[in-house]
Amino acid sequence: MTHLLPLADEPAPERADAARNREAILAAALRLVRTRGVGCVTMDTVAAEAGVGKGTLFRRFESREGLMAAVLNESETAWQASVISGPPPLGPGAPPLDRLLAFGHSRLRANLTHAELIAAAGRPGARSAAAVSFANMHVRYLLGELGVTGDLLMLATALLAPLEMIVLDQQVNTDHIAVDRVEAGWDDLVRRVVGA
Amino acid sequence: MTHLLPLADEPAPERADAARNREAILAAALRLVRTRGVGCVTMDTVAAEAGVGKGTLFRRFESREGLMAAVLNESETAWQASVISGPPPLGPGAPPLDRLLAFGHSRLRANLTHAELIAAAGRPGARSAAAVSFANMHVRYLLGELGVTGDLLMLATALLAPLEMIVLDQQVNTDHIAVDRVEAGWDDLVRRVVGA
DNA sequence: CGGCTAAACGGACCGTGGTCCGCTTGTATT
DNA sequence: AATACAAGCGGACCACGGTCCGTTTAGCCG
Repeated sequence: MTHLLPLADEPAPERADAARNREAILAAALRLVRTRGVGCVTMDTVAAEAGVGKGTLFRRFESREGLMAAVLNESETAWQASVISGPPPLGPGAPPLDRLLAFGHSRLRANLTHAELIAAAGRPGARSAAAVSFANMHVRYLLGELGVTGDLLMLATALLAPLEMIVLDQQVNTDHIAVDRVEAGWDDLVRRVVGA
Repeated sequence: MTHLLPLADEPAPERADAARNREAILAAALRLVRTRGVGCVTMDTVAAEAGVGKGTLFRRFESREGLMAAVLNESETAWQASVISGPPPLGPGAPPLDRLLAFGHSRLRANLTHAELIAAAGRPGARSAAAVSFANMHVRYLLGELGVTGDLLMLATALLAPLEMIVLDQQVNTDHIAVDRVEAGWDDLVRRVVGA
């Protein structure tokens, strides 16, 4: 018997050295992204900086996108925490509409700030799955509090879509629309949707 | 004097052989995308199929994304034509709200159909600039016809955002939401925005 | 028609993401 | 402590996107 308490099917015990390497890689990646910018961070560089082989990087993080998603996750987690338990109006305590607007503004700025990293994290990652569903759930909750009726999942998606990096990037960097205007536009959208 | 009529600053006359090659490349790419799927089309393959050197591909189309954008543009143009001058309700002749709804449905299906190609065409391309601004302009026009007031540019963007491939892909392929439900959700959004 | 020049051509070359497999090392067992 | 073996490791290797530069050629002019 290998386990005294094989509660559920544990996904992977992860050996000690593996854990150490994972952390070293993440730390190295974080450091390099900060100092050189996302574009200049190659997998070979990260491997060298972390003092491991390239194969290890790919075993732990699947792909470059996966690694970038992990790096992005660092700040994403902090952001989620401030939504769940930070000070109002973003955190709990403020009226739902205020919270919703604050949520949008915060998300908008965050996406713009991490534009490069988000682009590098790309499609497939756990990023999308986790981040998107968290945001969607939160918006759905706030819409419920506001007494909005209908297909809340779809409505939440509709409110979040204009905050996607790809859309913001187009508006701000290609069409040169001021961030304040984008923000105001989103507020307007929210008010129309909740029927204020 | 090289030109008898140097009207405006002509961008580039483009030599005859260059034009021929451009066409050969595009045709080859189109053929390969159709037969093997986007993922299996490498630049070397296209070059070989078109009977030109790889350098030529990159001179004409800038990058793989550029080439894919050009391929995508083939169907995009036909779609734009049917919006501008096709039969109602997508084309002119139907009431604005019907046209707007038809527009959304059509765009939604089109984006889902060409998901792979759109992903391969990526960010930088002329695709984004052209396609996005055409769609935005059209929606803005319809919103105007409907008597909607406010920042129409922002509202149009808000309506188009949930139709972006990245959002649809998440909903349909990751969350397994039925296309009909997504469509219904969008209709609901439109009605809330126009204040029906 | 022959010569001239700018444009176009094409394939050798490079960097990077991603894979593979033989070697090393942690951990459990006795 | 010695043994056994799965898990982890790492760097050689490969494919593909993208660049560069010496060579070729279309279009024009005398």
